Amino acid sequence: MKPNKYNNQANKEAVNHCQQCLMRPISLFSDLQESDFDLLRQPINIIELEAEEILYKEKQVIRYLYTVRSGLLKQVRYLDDGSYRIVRLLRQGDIAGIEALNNTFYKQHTLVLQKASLCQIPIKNIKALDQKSTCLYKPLMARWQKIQQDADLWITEFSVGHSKKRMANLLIYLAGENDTDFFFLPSREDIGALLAIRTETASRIIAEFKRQGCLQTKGNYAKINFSKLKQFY
Amino acid sequence: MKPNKYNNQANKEAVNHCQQCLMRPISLFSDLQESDFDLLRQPINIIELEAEEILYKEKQVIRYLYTVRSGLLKQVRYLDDGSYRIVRLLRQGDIAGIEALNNTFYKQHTLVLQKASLCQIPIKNIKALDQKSTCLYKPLMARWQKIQQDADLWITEFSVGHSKKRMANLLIYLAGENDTDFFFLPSREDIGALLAIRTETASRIIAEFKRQGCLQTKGNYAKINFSKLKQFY
DNA sequence: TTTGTAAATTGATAATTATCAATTAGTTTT
DNA sequence: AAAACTAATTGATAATTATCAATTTACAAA
Repeated sequence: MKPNKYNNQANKEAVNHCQQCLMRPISLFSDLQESDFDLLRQPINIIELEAEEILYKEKQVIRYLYTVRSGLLKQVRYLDDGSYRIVRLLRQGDIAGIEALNNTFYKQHTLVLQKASLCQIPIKNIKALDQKSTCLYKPLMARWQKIQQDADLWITEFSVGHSKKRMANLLIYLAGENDTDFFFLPSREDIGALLAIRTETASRIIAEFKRQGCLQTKGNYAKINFSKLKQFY
Repeated sequence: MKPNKYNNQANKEAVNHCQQCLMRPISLFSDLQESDFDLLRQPINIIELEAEEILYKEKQVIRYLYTVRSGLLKQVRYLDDGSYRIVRLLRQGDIAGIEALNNTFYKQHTLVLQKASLCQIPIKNIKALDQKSTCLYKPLMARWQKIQQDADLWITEFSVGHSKKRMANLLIYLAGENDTDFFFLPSREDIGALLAIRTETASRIIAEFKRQGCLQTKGNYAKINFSKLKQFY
C-alpha cells in the first residue's frame, strides 16, 4: 500500500464530495473551513442501500457514521419476546451512529425502510476533526437536540391514546411537509412496531382509513386526505 | 450595583462550590481546569425545591441550566385533551435545560416529584465557557447520549406491551441500583402519565402488586420484591 | 378529635386491542 | 401462466384497558 498517495486521493475526493455537496448546508460539515477539510484523511463514500438492508447492528464496532441523503431508515430495539420496536426513523439530514464519539459500539440496529443514499464518514475523520477543530461542535449539538425532540414526539404522539389517533399522527408525520404527495408507507408490521400495536390492528386501521377516504395507497406509497384525517386527530 | 465586586465574589463562590463539590465528578464541570473557573462570572446557586414545585415551563426564556444533586424531577408534555405525559425523569447527575445551548426557550415543563436539590447555573456562564474553552464538550456529549438512551428505554420499556409488564419495568427502574431500599413512588396519576395508562389502571396494578407481595408501600415510598416481580417481567 | 379534601381503590360496564384462524391480494419463482 | 410464498385483510372471540361512579383511605386544617 502507498498510504500517502491513497490518503491524498481520499482527501481530494472528500473535498470534492463534501465541499460541493448539495447536502452540505444541512450536513455535519456545514461549519467546516477549507483548512478543516485537510483533516479528512479517509475516503468518504456515498453508499446506496435497498429496502431491508442492514446498515449496522447493535453492539457492532463503530467504524462509520452516516448522514442520510435520501430514503428512510429505522432504528430498532428487539424485545425479550422476539418482537421489535422502532425507536426512531431517520430521514434526510439525520445521522446514524452519532454515538460514535462517546462509544465504541453502535447502540441500535439500523435498517433501511426505503431505498437510501448515505454519506459514509469514517469515524477516524470525525475524531481527527474533533481533536483539531471545533467545527463539529455546533452541528453535533443541533443533531442531539433534534434526537431529543424526536424522542419526545415519539413518546407523546406515537405512544399515547387510541391507536387510530396515533396512526393519524404517524401518517401526518410520514407525509412531512408536502401533505399532498405520495410518501413511503411502511409495512403493517413496521407500523405496528412504530405505534406499539399488533400488525393486525395496524392493518385494520389502515384498511378503515382507506375505506373512509382518509388514505389512498399505491404499493408501498400512500397519500393522505388531511382534512378527513382530522376527525381521528 | 457594583458589577466587578459582585462578580468577583460570585466567582469565588462558584469556585468554592464547584471545585470542591462532591458532585463534581459526575457534573458538567468535571473537565474544568482551574483557569476555566475564572470564566464563571455569575453566581452558581444551589436551590432546594419541594415536591410539586415548577422548575420551569415550556417556552419560558432560558436563563439557567440545572444539575440535579438529589431528588426526582419530571419533564412533561401536555396533550391536546388537557392530559399530560411524562417524557423523562431526571435524577442525580441529570441536567435540566440542556437545550440552552441551541435555544432561547425551554422545550418542556419540568416539575419536582421528590424534594430536590439543584445547581442553578446561569446560562451566561455556560456560554462564556463554551466560547473560551472546550471543557464542556465531552460532558455535554455524554449527557446528550444519556438522553437518547433514556428515551430509547422509555419507548421500549414503558410504552410497549401489557401494562403490568410496563409497571414492573418502571418499578425496577425507580428502584435503581439498590433493589432492597425504599424508593420514591410517584402518584398513581403520574405513574399513569409515565406508562400511558389511566390513573385507575395504574392504581389497580399497584394494588394487585401489593396484594401479591411484589410491592410494599409506605406513604410515597415503596420497596419491591424483585423475584416476585419477575413473573410480570 | 372532628371535619374537610384529595388520593387511592374498587366495582360494573363499555370500548379497545390482542389473539388465533382463515381468506384474499400481491409478488416472485419456476 | 401456474405454483409458491409473503403481506394484507377480515372474522370471531378473548383479554385488556378505559370509563364512570362509588367507596375507602390518608392526610391536612380547624
